[in-house]
Amino acid sequence: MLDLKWVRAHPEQVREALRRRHQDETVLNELLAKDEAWRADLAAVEQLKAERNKASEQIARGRKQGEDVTAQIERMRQVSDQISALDGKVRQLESAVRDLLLAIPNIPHASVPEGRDDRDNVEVRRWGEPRTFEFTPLAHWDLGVQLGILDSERAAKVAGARFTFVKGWGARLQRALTNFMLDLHVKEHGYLEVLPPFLVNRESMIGTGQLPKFAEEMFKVEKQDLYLIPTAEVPVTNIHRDEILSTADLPLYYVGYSSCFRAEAGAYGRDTRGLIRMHQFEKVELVKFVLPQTSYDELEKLVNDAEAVLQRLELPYRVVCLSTGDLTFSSAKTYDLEVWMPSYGRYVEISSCSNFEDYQARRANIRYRPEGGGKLEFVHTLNGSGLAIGRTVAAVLENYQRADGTIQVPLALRPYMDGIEAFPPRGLQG
RNA sequence: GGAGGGGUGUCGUAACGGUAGCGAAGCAGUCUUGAAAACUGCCGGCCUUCGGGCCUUGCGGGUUCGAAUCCCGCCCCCUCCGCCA
Repeated sequence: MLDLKWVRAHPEQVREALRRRHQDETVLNELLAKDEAWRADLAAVEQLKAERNKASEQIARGRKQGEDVTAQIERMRQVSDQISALDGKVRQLESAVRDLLLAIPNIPHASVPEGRDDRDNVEVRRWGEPRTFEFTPLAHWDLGVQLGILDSERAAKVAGARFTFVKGWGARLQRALTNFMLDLHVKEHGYLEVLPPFLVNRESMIGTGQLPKFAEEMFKVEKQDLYLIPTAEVPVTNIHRDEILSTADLPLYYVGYSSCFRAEAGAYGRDTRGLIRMHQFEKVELVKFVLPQTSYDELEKLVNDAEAVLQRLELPYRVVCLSTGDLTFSSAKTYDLEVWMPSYGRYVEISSCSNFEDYQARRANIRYRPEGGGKLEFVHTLNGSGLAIGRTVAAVLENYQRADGTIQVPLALRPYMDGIEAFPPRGLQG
């Protein structure tokens, strides 16, 4: 969330940010009105409390000296009643202010291009050349059935639509990709590997910004009041919730592997086939906690770390800077990595790398003491997919398919697949 | 799930129901050739008309003029028992 004091002092900048995001300004107007009412009542109730504190002291002192204090106690009883009445109102206003503040998205960074939606995103660079096929390439869902490695029909029976079984060489490929990505980030990019909880509480969801605004997109376990994580970003960023980090520890780099669960309300009818849009998918997520003055350099490095995965796999991709209209709620600036997908005939999102500045840190209360002492300050948090594994499986299948229906194994993955050059290998069964 | 113990500021520890004390680390200032020591302040949050005021003892209620303290509910951690991959 934004700093309430800052919002109060710069309402026009917030209004401008909402305009750039093409979002309704009424939240802000409501916030400013409620905030003013809250502060007025707060001043009144605090005055009464000051009176009560003074009187209590007098009562204690008077009683010690054997004076009759019953009249004072009687008067204070009335003041106390006034306090509890007004206090209730103050608390109500305070939580209304907080709810409204939680509903205001982050301020886009000055370098974020203006735009209404994804059509206005700006391509930053391209890497690799989309392959030209000497035969008609198949979509990964068709390859999956042909090779017997994807089974969405039985998954529909067992779980429902938008789930799949990955089997045999497909499962093997996915496991290889997972290990390859984790090894790359741990051994070469300096991230600490974490296997996080896949269920988190409400506070964690608020901390990273999924709640309260996006409850419909989440799976919830009603009985225990827990949520299935939509990304490892949630548990991993919340590792340091309500903590004070020391400057010497920063920056902190984590890489978390998890399954991700998304209800995706409103997405029905889009990407219904294949591995692109699922209720459950696996992802390797990069999360950083950094000093504020370094966060934009760290964002560039984060994007490079995610790009390295695609480069090693020799998959053509492009980097896109999201426009103000396409930026996610908590993000100040986001780069998407889009991989070439022959079945779509275009680039498809496979990673999203964002700088949240102090927006999540303020919500999750993650602070540090600046070098040389002084006030505690909020860290900056960043995260990015490194990468979405299901979509990477799809990209490998489609980009590495051969005329005979087999899939060539990318060089970088061979150490993870017993050195085989393609699957299914000759004379071997999956 | 059951029994017992615990949760206090950056950390560690106190406080017969009378309004949160002491110690340590860090930072700034004074002193010093410099450093250490010593002293003072800061080192949680909010409001403010900048005088100050309010809040903060895991969370939420209750009793009371007044709650870290007493009562009720919940959460988390530790120990033991039970169950379990």
